[in-house]
Amino acid sequence: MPKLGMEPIRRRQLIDATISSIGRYGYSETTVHRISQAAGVSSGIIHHYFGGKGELLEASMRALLAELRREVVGRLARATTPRDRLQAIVDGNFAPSQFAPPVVAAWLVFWSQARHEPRLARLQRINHRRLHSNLHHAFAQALPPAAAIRAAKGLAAMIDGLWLNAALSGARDVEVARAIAQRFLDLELNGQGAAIPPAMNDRR
Amino acid sequence: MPKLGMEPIRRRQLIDATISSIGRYGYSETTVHRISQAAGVSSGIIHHYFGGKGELLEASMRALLAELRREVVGRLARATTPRDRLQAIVDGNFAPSQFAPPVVAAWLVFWSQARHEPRLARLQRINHRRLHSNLHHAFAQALPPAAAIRAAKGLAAMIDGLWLNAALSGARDVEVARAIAQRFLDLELNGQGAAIPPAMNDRR
Amino acid sequence: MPKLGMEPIRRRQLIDATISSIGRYGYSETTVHRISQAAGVSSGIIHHYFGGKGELLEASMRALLAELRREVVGRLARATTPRDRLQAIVDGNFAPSQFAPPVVAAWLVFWSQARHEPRLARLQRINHRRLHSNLHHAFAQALPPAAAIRAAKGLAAMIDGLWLNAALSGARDVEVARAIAQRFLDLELNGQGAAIPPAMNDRR
Amino acid sequence: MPKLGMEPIRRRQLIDATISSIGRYGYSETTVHRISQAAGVSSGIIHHYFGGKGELLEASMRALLAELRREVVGRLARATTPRDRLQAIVDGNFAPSQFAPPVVAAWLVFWSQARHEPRLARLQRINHRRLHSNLHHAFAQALPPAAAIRAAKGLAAMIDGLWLNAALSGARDVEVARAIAQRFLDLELNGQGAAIPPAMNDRR
DNA sequence: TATGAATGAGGATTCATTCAT
DNA sequence: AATGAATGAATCCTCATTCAT
Repeated sequence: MPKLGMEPIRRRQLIDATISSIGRYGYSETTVHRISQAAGVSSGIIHHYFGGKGELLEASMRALLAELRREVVGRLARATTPRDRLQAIVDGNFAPSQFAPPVVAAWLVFWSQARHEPRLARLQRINHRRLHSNLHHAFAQALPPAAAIRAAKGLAAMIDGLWLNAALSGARDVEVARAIAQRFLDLELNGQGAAIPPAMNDRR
Repeated sequence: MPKLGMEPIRRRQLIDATISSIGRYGYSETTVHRISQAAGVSSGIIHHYFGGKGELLEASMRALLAELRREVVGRLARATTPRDRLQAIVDGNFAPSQFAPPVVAAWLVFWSQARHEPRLARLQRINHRRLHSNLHHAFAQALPPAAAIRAAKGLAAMIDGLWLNAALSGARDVEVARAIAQRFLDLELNGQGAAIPPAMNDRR
Repeated sequence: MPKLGMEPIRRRQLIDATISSIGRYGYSETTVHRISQAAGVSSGIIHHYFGGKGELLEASMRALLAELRREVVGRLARATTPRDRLQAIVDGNFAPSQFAPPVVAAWLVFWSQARHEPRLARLQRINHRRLHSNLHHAFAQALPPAAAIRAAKGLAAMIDGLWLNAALSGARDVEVARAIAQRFLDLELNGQGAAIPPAMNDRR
Repeated sequence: MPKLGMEPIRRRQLIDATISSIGRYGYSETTVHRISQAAGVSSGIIHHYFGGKGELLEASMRALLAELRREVVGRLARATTPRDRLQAIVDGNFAPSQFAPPVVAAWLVFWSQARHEPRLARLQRINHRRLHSNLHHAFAQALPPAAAIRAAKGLAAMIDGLWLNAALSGARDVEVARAIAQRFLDLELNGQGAAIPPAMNDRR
C-alpha cells in the first residue's frame, strides 16, 4: 500500500507555495519549477495532484476566497443586528490574514488575471456577488430600498478601494482604512447623508 | 535614405498596440510578436525604438498615466472653488477614456505587476501621490486638517474602489459609480460626518 | 497472504491491454499509465510482472505471433497434400483474428518498430523465416527447386501485401483478398490461373 | 532586409533531417532536438518554418510521396502501351530511391502512424488510390472489367508485399522482387507466366 | 501481491533578443 | 529605418521507473 492521506497535505503545501511564489515573484514569474521548489517537492507532483498549472492557480484562488469567507462568516455568526452584520463584513475584509503580503499580491493577480481566464472570472464573480448580497441584505433591514442599494454599492467600493490602497502602500495603516470604512458605514446607517437626486436613481 | 520623424509615430503605434494586446490577451500572453503584429510592423522594431519589452511596457503605463493626468488637469484648469477642484478630480477619474476595456485591463495589470517591477512601482507611487495630494490640497481649503486627511483618503479609496468595481463588472454603471463618489464628496464637504476618534487619527 | 497463481492472469490482462491501447492510441501514445488503466490495475504492476515497458511490448508482440502461429498450425495439422498445406497457411494468415483492428494496428507497429528495437527485430525475423520456410517446404514438394523458391517468395509477398492493403483499408474485403491469394497459389501450382468463382467477383 | 529565400532551403533541410532521423532512430525517438541537430540549425527554427513537429512530419511524408510520384510519373511519360504503363508503375515503385534505408523506415512509420493521425491518413489514402487507379486504368485496356479489377488489386498487393519484404530484409534482393512482380504482371496480362530468365534465378 | 506517491529527465513549444541584410 | 531569420534558454507537461507501505 502506498502512503495514504498525502493528497490533502500535498495540495495544501502546493497551494501555499503558489501563493507565496506569486507574492515573491509575481504572476508571470511564478513557474511550476519555483512552486515545487518552494513546496520542497518535485515538479511532476503538481500534475499528479492538480493536473496542471492552471488548475493549481485556480485552486489557490479558491483557497484565498475560502479564507476571506471564513473571516467574514465567523464574525457574522456572532452578529445579531444589521449594524453588527455590516461591521462583521467590514472587519472580516480588514482582518490581518487579508493583508499578509503574499495574500495581497495574489489578490491583485487574481483581479488582473480574471479578465482573461474564465475559471478565475467565475470565482471572482461569485465572490463579488456574495459581498454585495451580504451588504445589501443587511442594509435592506435598516434603510429604504434605493438607499440600501446605494449604500451597499458604496460600502463595497469603499472596502475594495481602501483594501487596494492599503495593499499598494504595503499594508501600513490598515486600522486607519478600517476606521474610514467604519465611518462611511455609520454615515449611511445614521441617515445623515443627503439623498442622491431622484433623477440619478432612476438612471440605474 | 532613412525616413525622418518616424520615431514618435512608431512609438505611439507600439504603445497603442501594447495596451490593446494587454486588453485582449492579458499581461502574460502579451508577447513582442503579438504587439508588433497589432502595430503592423516587424518584431525587431520594438528593440529598435524601446530597447526591449520591459521598456515598452513601462512606456505604455506612462502613456496611460499621462492620459489620466490629462483628463484631470484639463478639468482642474476650469475649476475655481475647492469643491470644483474635487469634482474635477472625480470626473477626470471617471472619464469615458478611463473605462475603455483595454485601458481597464492595462490598469489592473499595472497595479498587479507594479509589486514586482520597480519601474512600474515608481510610476504607480507617483500617480498615487498625485491623486492624494490633489485631493488633500482641495479638502484642506474646506476642512480642518485631520478631517481633510481623512476625507482625502476616503475619497481616494472611493474612487479606486468604484473604478475597480465598475471595471470588473464590464464598465456598466459608470454613472452610478460617479454619483456615489459625488455623494461621498458632498457628505464630507457638508460636515455631516461624525469625527473619527482622535486616538485613531494619531496613529497615522 | 499473497494470491497464488495470479501471474499468468495478470500477464495476459496486461498484454491484452497493451494491444488494445496500441490499437486505440498508437504506439507513441501508448503509455504505461494507459495500459494499466485499460487493464484495471495500478501502473506499478507492469514493472512487477514484466520489468519494464519494453519487455511488456515484446511480450505483446510475442503473443501476437503466437496467435498467428496457432491459426496456421491448427490448419496445417489437418492438411495432407502440399496444396492443402499452402491453403492452410493462406487461410491462417487471413483468419478473422488477424484482422481485429487492435491486432492490425499492433502488427503495423511491430513492423515499423522492429527496425529500431533488436528484440522486436528478432521476433520478426523468426516469424518471416517461419512463413517462408513453411511455404517453401510445401512448394518444393510440387515444383522444381527454382520455381519453388520463386513461388514461396511471391506468395509470401502476396500474403503480406494483401494483408497490408486490407489492413489499411479497414479490414473490408478480407475475403476478396484471400481469393486473390488463392488464385495466385493456383496459378503457381497449376501453371495457370483458375478463375475466381463469379459469385466472388460479384461481391466486390 | 533579412536573408531572403531561405524558406525553401530550410524547409528542405529540415524535411531531409526528419526522414534521416526517422531512419536512424525510429519514429518515437525522433525528437525536434535531433532533427534540428541533424539539420545543423537550432530547434526553434522548426516552429518558425513549420509551426510544429506534426506539420514537419506531415511535410516529410508529403515529400516522400512526391518522390515516389516523380519516379512513377517520369516513367509513365515514356510509356505508350498498357503493358509499358504497368511496367512503369512497377519500376517506379522499385526504383533505388525507394529503398534507401531512411526512406524505407519512414514509409513504414507512415503506414503505422497513419492510423492515428488524420493528416497522415489522408495522404496515405490519396497515395493508395493513385496507385490503384493507375493500375486499374492500364489493366482495363487489356483485360475484361472483372479481371482488370482483380489484377489491379493483386499487383498492388504484390508491389506492397514485395516492397515490404525487401524493406524488412534490408533492401537486398530488390531486383528479384521486381522480377517476381514482373512475372505476376505477365501472368495476368498473358493468362500465363513467362519464365523468369535463369540468370535471374541464379542470382539468389 | 499490489498500490499510487514521487521523482526528474526529456519532450514540444514559446519567446525575447540579436543581427545580417 | 526596418525586416524577419535565427538562436537557445525557459516553460509546461509527460512519462517510465522506483519505492515505501
